[in-house]
Amino acid sequence: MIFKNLSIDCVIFGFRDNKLNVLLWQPEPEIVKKLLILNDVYLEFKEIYENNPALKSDKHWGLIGMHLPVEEDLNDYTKKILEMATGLQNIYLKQFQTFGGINRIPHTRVLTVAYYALINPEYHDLKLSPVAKAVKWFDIDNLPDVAYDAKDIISHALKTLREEAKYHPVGFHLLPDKFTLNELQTLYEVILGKTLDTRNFRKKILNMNLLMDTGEKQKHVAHRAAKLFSFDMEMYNKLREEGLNFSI
Amino acid sequence: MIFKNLSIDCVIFGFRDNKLNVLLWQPEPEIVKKLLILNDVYLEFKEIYENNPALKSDKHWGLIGMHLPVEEDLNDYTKKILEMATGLQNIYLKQFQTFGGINRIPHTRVLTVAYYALINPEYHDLKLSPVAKAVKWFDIDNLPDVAYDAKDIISHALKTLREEAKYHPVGFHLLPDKFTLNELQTLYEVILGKTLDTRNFRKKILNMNLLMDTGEKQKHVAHRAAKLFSFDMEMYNKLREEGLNFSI
DNA sequence: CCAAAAGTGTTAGACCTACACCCATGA
DNA sequence: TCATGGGTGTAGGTCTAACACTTTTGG
Repeated sequence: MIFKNLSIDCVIFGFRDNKLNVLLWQPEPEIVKKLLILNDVYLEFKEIYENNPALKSDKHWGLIGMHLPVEEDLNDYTKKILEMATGLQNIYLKQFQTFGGINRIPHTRVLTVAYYALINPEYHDLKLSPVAKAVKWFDIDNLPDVAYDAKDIISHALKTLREEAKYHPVGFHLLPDKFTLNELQTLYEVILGKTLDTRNFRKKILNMNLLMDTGEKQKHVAHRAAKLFSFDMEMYNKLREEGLNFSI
Repeated sequence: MIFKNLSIDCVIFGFRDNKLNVLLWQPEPEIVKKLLILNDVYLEFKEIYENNPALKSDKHWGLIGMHLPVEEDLNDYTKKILEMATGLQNIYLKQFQTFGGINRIPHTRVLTVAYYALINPEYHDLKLSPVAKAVKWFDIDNLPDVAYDAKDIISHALKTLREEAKYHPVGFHLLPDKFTLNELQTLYEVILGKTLDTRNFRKKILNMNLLMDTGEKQKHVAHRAAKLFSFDMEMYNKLREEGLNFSI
C-alpha cells in the first residue's frame, strides 16, 4: 500500500562542465511499469499514473521521486529511490521542505516531501539504474519544461543548498575524490554565485586543514599540471558539526 | 475531510525567566471537542482521538498541532493553528522537518510536518485561545512526560533554531518590542549555550545598526536603569537575507 | 616558443578577544 | 550607603581584501 497523497521528490545536484546540474527523469511507460512491479505497488501506482496525463507527456521532465509506501520509513525509502536512480550508495541527502500547497497538482491533493542530494556525476552510472533511459542531467540555468511545481522545488532546493554551503563544507560531495583547488574554487563560485579571489580562496581553504595533498598531479593537460587534493574526512566531520564561515 | 496519516506539530518557543520555554498542551476532552467542532472535522478526529489512549492521559503533554484538512494549505493551516493556540498573528514560523519513521506512533502510521515558532510570552494571551486551560509553558531543560516522539521533535527544533540563530537575527522574535542589551545577551547565551563577553557583545550588536535607541529606560529597578532598544525592521530584513555571523 | 592555467606574498584595514573598573538607581 | 546590575576602552592578534607576476606544461 502506498500513501496516495504523499510523495517524495529528490532534487539531485551534480557539478558538470563547471555548472550545477539537476538530474531529471521522464517517466516512459515501460520504465514506470518496471519500477512499479519491483515495488509491488503496481495497481495503485497505475491508477495515479493514469490519472495524471502530464506524467506521460514526452515534453515534461520530472524530479526523481515516488509515492511513499505505508510500510516504509520516509528517509530510508528516499535513500532507496536514490540508489535505484543513480546506482550510488551513501549519497549526501538532506530533507529540506515539505510542499503542501492546495493547487500544486491539478485534480488531486498530494503533499511532497522534498530532499536534495549531492553527487558527483563521474561516479553516477546510468547503466546501473532501471530507469536509465529516461534520466538526464540539465543545467540548472537551462531547465526543460517540468511537471507541476518542480521548478519551485528546484529553486527552493538551490536556495537551501546555497545557504548551507555558506556555513558548511558540503560542496565536496559534488567533486570526485581527487580534485584541484581550481575545481573547488569554480564549484564554490557557482554555488555562491560570485567570483572569488584565487589567492585568498587558497589561503582560506588550506588554513582549514580540510584538504590533503595526494602527491598526485593532473596528467595530459596542455598547461602546468595542478596538484590533486582529497579531503580529510575527520576534519570534514568536525567542520560540519561546528560550522564555518565560507562566505568568502 | 482530514488526512488521517498526516499531522502538523508546532514547537512554540518562548523566552521566560531567562530560559527557553516550549508551549505544550494537554488535550482535555472538552477542549478537544470544542476544537473539533470549530473545524467541522469532529467525527474523523474523534476516531483518531479515541484510538490513541495516550492523547487522553493526564500525565502526558503534547506539541500543539492537528491533522491537516484536505482542503487546507499546509503552511496557512499551521498559521491558523498557531493563532488559535496563542491568540497571536504574524508569528515567526519555520517548517524545519517532516518526521516519517515507521514506529513513531503506535498502532498507526502518521507522518508529521514539524514547525517551530518564536513568540514573546508577554504578548501571548492564553485567554484568547479556545484551548487556554490546557496550555502551559515548560522550561526546555525540564520537560514533562510527552506523547510519542515529541521529545525528538523538540530537540530537533532546538538544534535547528541554534543553527539558524548563529547566522540570522531571529532571536529578536522572542523579545518584547523594547528590550535591554542585557536581555538580548542573555537570550543569545541561552540559545547558543555559552556565555558571551558583555563588552564585545555590545560592540558587535551596536555595529550592526540593527538596534534603535528608543530614548526610554527601565523603570523601578533597584539598580541603574538600562536603556531600552527596539530593532530596526529594515536592517533586520536586510540582515536576514544576507546572513551574518553571530557565532560570537 | 607560445598559449593556458597553476601557483604564489604583502600590506592596510577590519574584526576579534581578553580583560577590570566606575556609574546610576531604589531600597 | 549598600547591593545590584548597567555601562564603558584599549591593545594585541588574527582574519580579510585587494592586488600582478612567474612557473610549468603540452602542443
